[in-house]
Amino acid sequence: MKKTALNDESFFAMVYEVVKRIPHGRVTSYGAIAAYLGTRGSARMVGWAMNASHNSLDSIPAHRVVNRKGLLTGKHHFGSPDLMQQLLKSEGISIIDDHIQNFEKVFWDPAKELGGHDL
DNA sequence: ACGCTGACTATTA
DNA sequence: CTAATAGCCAGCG
Repeated sequence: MKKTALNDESFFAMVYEVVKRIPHGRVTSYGAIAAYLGTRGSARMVGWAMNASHNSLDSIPAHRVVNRKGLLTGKHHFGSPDLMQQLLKSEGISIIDDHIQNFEKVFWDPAKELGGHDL
């Protein structure tokens, strides 16, 4: 029986699936996704997958993925350094000086939210 | 093949 | 809080 929605899909595909499952007005971290995929030490690979997200046919809300400090480290990859902040702001997330306010409130952990859905 | 880089994280001081 | 170090793994010259 299937234990998880995460199976023999490529690492990139799994990251995309998790990112697309991020609720509106929520954010998560690279490490959280990596940990959910079982590659906790490879948080960089999650960021790398995000970098390749433009290659995916689906729209990946990469602006909802930040580092564990709640800092918009990837904002420079959106084409405009302010785009990521504006997108998060539009979802009800307050951002000051590139760092998310109430980060613990808007943080969405896949291992916690999805870790009981089908896992 | 080798070394460097990178949208990261944890540990130690 | 900052700074330094180690681990991680794919892509590029």
